[in-house]
Amino acid sequence: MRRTKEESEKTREDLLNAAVRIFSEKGVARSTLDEIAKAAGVTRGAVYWHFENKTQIFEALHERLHRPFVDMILEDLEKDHPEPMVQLRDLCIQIMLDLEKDEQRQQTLILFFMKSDYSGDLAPYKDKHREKKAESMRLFKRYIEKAKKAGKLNTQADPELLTQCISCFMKGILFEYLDNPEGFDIENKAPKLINLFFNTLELEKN
Amino acid sequence: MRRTKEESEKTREDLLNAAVRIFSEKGVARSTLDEIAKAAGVTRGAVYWHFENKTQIFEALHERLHRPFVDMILEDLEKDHPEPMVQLRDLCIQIMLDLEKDEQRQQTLILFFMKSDYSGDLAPYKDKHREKKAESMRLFKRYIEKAKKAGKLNTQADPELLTQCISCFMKGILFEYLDNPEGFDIENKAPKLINLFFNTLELEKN
DNA sequence: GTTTAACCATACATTTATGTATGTATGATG
DNA sequence: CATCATACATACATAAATGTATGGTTAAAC
Repeated sequence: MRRTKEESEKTREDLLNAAVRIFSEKGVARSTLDEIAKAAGVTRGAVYWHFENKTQIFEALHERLHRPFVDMILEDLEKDHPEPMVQLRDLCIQIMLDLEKDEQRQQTLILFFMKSDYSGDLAPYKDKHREKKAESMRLFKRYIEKAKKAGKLNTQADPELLTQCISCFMKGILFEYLDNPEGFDIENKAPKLINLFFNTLELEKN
Repeated sequence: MRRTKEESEKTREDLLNAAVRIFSEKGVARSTLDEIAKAAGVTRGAVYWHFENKTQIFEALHERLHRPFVDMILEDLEKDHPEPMVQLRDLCIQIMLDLEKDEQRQQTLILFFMKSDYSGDLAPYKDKHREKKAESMRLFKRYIEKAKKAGKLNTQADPELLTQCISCFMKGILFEYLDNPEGFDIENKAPKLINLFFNTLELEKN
């Protein structure tokens, strides 16, 4: 039954949404194209029409995760905040709070952090995804460099180390949350944890 | 070819060692019992003799990871250190430095953190492993409670929150390191990062 | 020194997912 | 309105992994 272009595009979206859910639940390897298709209300025929194979679905999902994240930070960096470190802190808190409401994003993060073996057909994407991550790390670093230029940080402070420090901490919170979303009250704890953490960096001023 | 008991036990160990390597490289789902067997220099017959199936190998590996870790902390907690927070900090640093030399442990951590989908046959172990993790979290908490009792921490400091904070940070470092062991100079960075982090908690004294 | 059973290899049956080939109905296009 | 390509569904062929059954050799027990 030939569909209209809008319907076709919807099928594609349905497939991607279904894939996120299935992948994040069972991992990429254990997920079947058949159950993804069924979860989207179609058959494997539709899958092979829209995508080459499972790997291509995987890659399409990563784009859908990373692009908006980078755009959000880039937009935030445009603003001329007087206290870059406070701006960064608030951004970190906001990222966590936003995450709670966006179940799609949660599942996609679970998928790429914890359910991707990056072996076999997926192996080539390991480096590619790592490079994308490095890109967002550089964006974080720009906050710290701005702060240092504005004299808001100790002159001895190492932007590279601070960036890594923040990245580690954020990733840790992410993992603890994603590992058990119901047991981790992120709305309450994330601000507390992040505020507590950023107090360290305030020390660097002196 | 009937082997002696010692030889039999060695094949079992060989199989577990091979499984760590294969699992951590390809993920549990994509790993074949046949390649594990071949990597251990035997056939699938040996695998099915020593283990029920792939799941049982998986579980055996978790025991081998968790037990020594808990024992190490328990032993450390016995010592009567005058500054529990310093003791905890040094423990954290030591954990990271030890990890660099122990490739088996690295691979096992990669396996359980990043390559375990916990679906299908592995699903029942998700809660079990989470409980084991909660156990080690409680051990970390005991350092902080000791510090608070000794008046080394602010009376308002929340041990639960501090424990979570440290756990998040440590996990973050672990992930960043395991994600790219060659690119992350842990011997150099881990002490710096952890020292920087624990300065926050020192603030809690005031 | 037999006998037994542990330890493993080999062979086979079954299952399950993938890829592809083909069928088919319909929206789009002239 | 004829036809053509799109958007799928269906069917099949292939491959790969699992579980099991069976066979063989030799430590170990008596």
